[in-house]
Amino acid sequence: MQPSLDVLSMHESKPRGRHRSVEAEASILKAALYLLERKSLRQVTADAIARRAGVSKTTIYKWWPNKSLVALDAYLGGMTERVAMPDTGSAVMDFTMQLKSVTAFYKSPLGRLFCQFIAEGQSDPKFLALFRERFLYARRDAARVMWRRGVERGEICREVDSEIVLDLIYGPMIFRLLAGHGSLSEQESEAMVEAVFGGIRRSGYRCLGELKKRMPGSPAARKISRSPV
Amino acid sequence: MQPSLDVLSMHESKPRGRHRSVEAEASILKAALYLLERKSLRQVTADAIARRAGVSKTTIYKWWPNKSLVALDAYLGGMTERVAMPDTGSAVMDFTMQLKSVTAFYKSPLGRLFCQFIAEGQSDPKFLALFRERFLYARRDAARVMWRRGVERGEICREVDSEIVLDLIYGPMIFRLLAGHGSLSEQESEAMVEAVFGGIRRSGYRCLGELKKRMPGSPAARKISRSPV
Amino acid sequence: MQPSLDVLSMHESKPRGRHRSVEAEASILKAALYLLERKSLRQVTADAIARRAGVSKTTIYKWWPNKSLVALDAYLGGMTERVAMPDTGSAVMDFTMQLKSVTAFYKSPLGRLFCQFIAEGQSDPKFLALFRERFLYARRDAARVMWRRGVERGEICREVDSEIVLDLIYGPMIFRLLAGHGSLSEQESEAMVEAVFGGIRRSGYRCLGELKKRMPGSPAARKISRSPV
Amino acid sequence: MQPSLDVLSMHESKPRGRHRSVEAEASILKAALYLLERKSLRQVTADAIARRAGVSKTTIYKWWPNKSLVALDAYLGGMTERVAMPDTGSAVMDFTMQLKSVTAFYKSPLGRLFCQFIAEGQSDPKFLALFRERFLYARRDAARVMWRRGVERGEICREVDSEIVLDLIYGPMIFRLLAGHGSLSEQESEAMVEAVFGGIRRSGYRCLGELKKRMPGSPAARKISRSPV
DNA sequence: ATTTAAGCGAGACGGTACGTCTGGTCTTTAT
DNA sequence: ATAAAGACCAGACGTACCGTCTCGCTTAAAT
Repeated sequence: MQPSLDVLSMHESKPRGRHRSVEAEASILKAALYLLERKSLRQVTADAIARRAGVSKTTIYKWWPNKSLVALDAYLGGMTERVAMPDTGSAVMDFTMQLKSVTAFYKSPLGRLFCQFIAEGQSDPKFLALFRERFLYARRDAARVMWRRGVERGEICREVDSEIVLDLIYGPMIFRLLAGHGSLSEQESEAMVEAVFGGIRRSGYRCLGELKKRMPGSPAARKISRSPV
Repeated sequence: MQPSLDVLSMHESKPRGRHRSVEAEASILKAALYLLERKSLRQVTADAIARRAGVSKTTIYKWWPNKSLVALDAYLGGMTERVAMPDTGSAVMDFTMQLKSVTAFYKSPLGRLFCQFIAEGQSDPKFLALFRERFLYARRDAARVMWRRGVERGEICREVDSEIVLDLIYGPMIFRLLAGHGSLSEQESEAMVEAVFGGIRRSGYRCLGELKKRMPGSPAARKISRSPV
Repeated sequence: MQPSLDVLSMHESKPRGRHRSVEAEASILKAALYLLERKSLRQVTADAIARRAGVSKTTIYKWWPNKSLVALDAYLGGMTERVAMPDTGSAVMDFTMQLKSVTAFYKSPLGRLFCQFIAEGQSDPKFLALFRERFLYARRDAARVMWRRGVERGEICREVDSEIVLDLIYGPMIFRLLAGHGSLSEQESEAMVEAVFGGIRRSGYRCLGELKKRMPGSPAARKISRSPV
Repeated sequence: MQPSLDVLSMHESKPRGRHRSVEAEASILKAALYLLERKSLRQVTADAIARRAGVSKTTIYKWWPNKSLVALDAYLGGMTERVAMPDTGSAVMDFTMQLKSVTAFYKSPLGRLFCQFIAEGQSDPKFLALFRERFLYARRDAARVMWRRGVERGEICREVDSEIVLDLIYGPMIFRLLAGHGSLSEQESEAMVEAVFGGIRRSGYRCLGELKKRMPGSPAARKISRSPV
């Protein structure tokens, strides 16, 4: 992707044989996308992708080790220009917009694939790792930029680890997405970001430090009940 | 479906034929648990459960509609007395202990099933719903008790919806659990709860309300960049 | 294999589970036969057999390790009452009739499978061995009876090994069948048997014994030409 | 392949592009031979030949329509000067030596290809025809020479068709080769030729002619039993 | 004591997808 | 023009697992 590439391509002779068919690849990814937007990853078969792509299964398996990775590539490729990375001048604003945008995306046919990948990853650690590297980390890096701006502007408390901030903001939404409890409306997104920024502690309440001293062996500690959970 | 059913149920006459084997059921659940603690739900086959349980597959499918629900029952049954529902007198304390405890559980062989169920639910909405009802809601109800105590004691801001509070506290951990990015140590749990309570906003920073007024059509709003995510 | 078997076989306790479906097996063999009478073994696929039999491929592979053995069973099963084992009182007659009958059979759709098996055996020695045991030897044993009768009646020279006799009679026909040179009419069958019985030596010609003495180092011996074969 | 080629090559400026590589062809045939002497035709893949020959698959398919014909050419080319066409002055002697020689060849790694071709031919009639023309007929023509000498010398009964004679001599051996029943030692070869020449009829036994008259509708004819073969 | 309605073990079955393999063709660049 | 490289298509292969079905045996309540 670099301009220095043309220097290389001067004597960078193309490989000898027939070239990997760009159309085939595009066709496969497109077909995969089409199917994956309608059915779950598990329900989409390699044969169906091949059939729809007008391509032989061999070609698919030549370039991807399995269905999941085709889906990942399709997802990654299909995702251009869809999620905003706002820079409004306000961290709360940024994260609110971002969360709304991301949530909307994850609720879309394409975005729902995110959950499919998480699901697939639960029985395929290697895939999960790849998913993190190829998607999640890129996303988080982008979001971390917003966080850094907030920190630098003095909006966000720098004591809190950025990883925690990110998970605090996106975790709840993703949890709802995956478990299906709780709504994912724009209001919820706003309320979540607001809560993350403002905290849930009632203002004026005494701090934890004092409480901690009272803890060990305190009567209260003994009142721990055991639930079936 | 007989009208005499109510009469029967009076003195609870036992059904006619051979009774459902209690040992079989226990054996199935035990076997399922054993296997599920070692392999993913997908990798554990119904045949393997039957074999290990010394039971026929028919018996399994007689009482459960599919493998996942066997696993769910095994999970639910295997989970007695494992997770604390503390009542220390401090909401932060309670939630911190709870989060640590829950995290430890979810990292355990049995607890890891939680992720398997979420995963399974992604291609089986009915199962997901059942999972929510039979596990998640119970859990959340219990946690909501802690929240209510905090609210009543004046520790937690009552303006924030309890659902959001719960997701704020558990969502990040569950996200890490599922995606495998980020650690799940006790320190992380503490820091997360602390961040949720305290918020991430730097104290003294001006509130969102003021900013909002400046937003619509503001120059900053136009600076939204689009990332590939 | 237990000595008590005869006792058991009295009331012959049936095996526990669902019984192997006789219809399925029959259906598979019938379908295989149908297809194999129309296409070569290689061209008949397991899927096609399954489809035509209205049976799942699994069921086929449950009972037969591969397509070839299904075909063999189909062949063996389809072959009842088709080939004569005559006993006319004359060995020449018997063998002539037999050869005609066998040839006719081998030229029939079903009989052509014989060649398919020989072919398959060339790249699968185990299959070839099985084919010999399950088909060829049975056939030869039957034919050997005819030979023995001929010997006992004084029609056939007992000095010649029965194996050679059988191969002399059937080998040429099978060779023609496989290689496709040479006709396989009834006249040919008659002529072959006649030649085998009568020999091809011109009556009155001096025997080999005398010639042998003249051989070593004889001028003739040096005239061996080398052909590309 | 013609001597007239040198005339052409005088002024006939060579064709425009890259010339057909003689080495490539030789290399392909050599590689094919190497592999075919070790595995069956079916097990030797076109890719393997190409790889071993250091040649592309295209080149193979450019010059040969399919794998089998490569094998046939490899076979034909690898077979120089291997099988004797003796002329000892005695037909029995000639055929005995020939049969021994041919049998030894067919048992050799190269010779075993013969069976492979016959096998291949069972599902590819065109190939079988080609095989007959390019190999079998040449062989038989050569053998027929021996037969003719025998006839002319008065050793072989001229009433018996030469085709039958040849099949009588070679058929049994080829049958044994293909089916794998029966040994192929030199003694067997001797015995077979001896039997073919001498016939298997016990000397002094009454001829078939008399019997034939007794046949039609005779009691014996009704004694034909039907065996499963 | 006999009937009868289940439960149960064994295991065959249909269905569906998997990922692999091979034969033979096609496309591109190099000679 | 021919070669080498190697991508491509078609379609069979044999395997795996799911959830269902069919038996025959066993158990226990009802008669």
